[in-house]
Amino acid sequence: MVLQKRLNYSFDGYQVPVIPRASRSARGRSSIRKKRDNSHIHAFEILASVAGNFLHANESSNPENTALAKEADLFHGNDVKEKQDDEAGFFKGDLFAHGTCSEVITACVPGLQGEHDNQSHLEGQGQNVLEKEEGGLKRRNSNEKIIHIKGSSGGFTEPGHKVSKDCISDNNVEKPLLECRKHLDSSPHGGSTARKLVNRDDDENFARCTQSSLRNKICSPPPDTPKPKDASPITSDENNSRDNSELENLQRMYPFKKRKFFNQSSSSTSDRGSHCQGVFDFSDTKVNSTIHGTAIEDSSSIADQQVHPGSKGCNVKLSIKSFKVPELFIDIPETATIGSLKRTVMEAVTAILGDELHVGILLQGKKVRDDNKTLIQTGICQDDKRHRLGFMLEPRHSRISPPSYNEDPCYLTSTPQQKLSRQSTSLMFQQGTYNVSQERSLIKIESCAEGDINMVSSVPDTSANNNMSKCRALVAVPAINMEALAVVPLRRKSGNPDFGQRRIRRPFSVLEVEALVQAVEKLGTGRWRDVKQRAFDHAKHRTYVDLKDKWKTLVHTARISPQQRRGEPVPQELLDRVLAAHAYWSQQQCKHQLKPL
DNA sequence: GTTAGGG
DNA sequence: CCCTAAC
Repeated sequence: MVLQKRLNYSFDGYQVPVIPRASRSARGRSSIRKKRDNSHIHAFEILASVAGNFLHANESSNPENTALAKEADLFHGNDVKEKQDDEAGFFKGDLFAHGTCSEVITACVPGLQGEHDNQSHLEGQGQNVLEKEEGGLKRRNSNEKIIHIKGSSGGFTEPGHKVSKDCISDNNVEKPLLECRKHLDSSPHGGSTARKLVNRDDDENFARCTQSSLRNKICSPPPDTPKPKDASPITSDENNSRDNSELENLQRMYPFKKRKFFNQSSSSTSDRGSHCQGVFDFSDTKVNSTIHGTAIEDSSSIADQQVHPGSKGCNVKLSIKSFKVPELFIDIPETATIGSLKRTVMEAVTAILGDELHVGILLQGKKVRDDNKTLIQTGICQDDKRHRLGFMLEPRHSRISPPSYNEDPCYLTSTPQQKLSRQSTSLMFQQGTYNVSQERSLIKIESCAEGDINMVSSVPDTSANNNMSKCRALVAVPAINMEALAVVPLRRKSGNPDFGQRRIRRPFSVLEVEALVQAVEKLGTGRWRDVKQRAFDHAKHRTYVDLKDKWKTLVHTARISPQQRRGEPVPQELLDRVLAAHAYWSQQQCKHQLKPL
């Protein structure tokens, strides 16, 4: 097939991770603090990073989750086939085989808002691929109210909930919090409706990574590797310094994303760009049972709300775990690398976000436009309302109509729904009202479109196991959408050389190596076309040039010390044969060259 | 179209 | 894996 097959990734939502300040496992993270406003908001921390999260697993980590359990079983059953036959799946699921993938569980559970209670929240297992963070609330005042806002999903701590307080102890902010959430947050059905991202496999029926395998890999529990650093208590100062260092780490880790993001969000976004977690302290906010009784029926009446006279200086703490970006459609050649996919998604996101961002507040689905209203006035402090509280990240300039997506094939396709989203703007996540379950998807790759393996699990984090780190996960929600592809074929901008250009990297499996060695032993070096025909005739993705190159690397590998070797280990026995064959045929070649003389 | 070798 | 000179 001459034309490149393209993969359509539909991102129903893009979870922009919010990195809690208290989080310690973060590998990279920046923190921006803007506090002491002396107004309603006394403290606002933005600690999250937009650092990409491209995989989304929306299963609950709850082992009791039936669906998940099944998946796990399937996974362990090894549904990744590897045939000795040239074509059979050589793909071994490497793409997701890296440890960190197992962490890729979103912290957001579909429509859990207010439904939490005794259900275990997948958040406990959630983890961003790139970041090891868990939602963490930073403790401020003992009387603070804590509202946990997780992008589009539930899991938020009820204000005043005793667990919340417990969780926010000084020295152990994260873990306790996590544990608390496990009880408070819920949503067993989080991932049941996951969609799949499928890569059409036409010609090569080559590598295959079933959904279940992926999912299971994604969901497999991370190794238990304690992270020393996380064990220490965190003091305020510590956090500060840590934030700084983490910021650096973050920048190092996600240079591209960060750069990209910030470039497009000027001025004040320098910091906030990818940081979305906010902890709001509303010292002026009065919340008490009385106020709660004063239900605000309609957001339109919010403006009329008055601060309850009897209220005391309670603070409302909001922890925004993530923001959701409207559905995105990505069209990408299946041969594109993972890195390309990342960049594409990033571009899509940044394209939507446009330039500067500002935060929009939604209450019960309606935008709260009056910035002068107090929380108490808007009813945000009320439990019932809080469940309806949502945040949006939107372009500063109301609607910079994005380049016509239809006209710009390099971009994203948009569905009517998406167009609406864009109009209302970009990142948005609504607490409680948003049902993530339907948005979550898993990636399914029928035919391997694998590329840069490292990317997926890019940051093997030792903290992965940290309980805290499990607290948060962010994830993009890829869902394939072939229709979109058909309707609006997207093409990569010429500027990106990756697209449709370089073939995906497909490491040779041991079996392939063995086949190659055997063929070369018999045919010798220099007859790559024959080798190809003999041992890889059906492996269309292996050209004789590939075989020649592989042989070259094999010889090199065989000559270096085992410690220097990378990738899937090749049995020494095979390497020995490589050297032997190489020596033999080199000698033969010399003889042939000498004979004429 | 293959081979060989550098990138 | 890519690129390309050389055959």
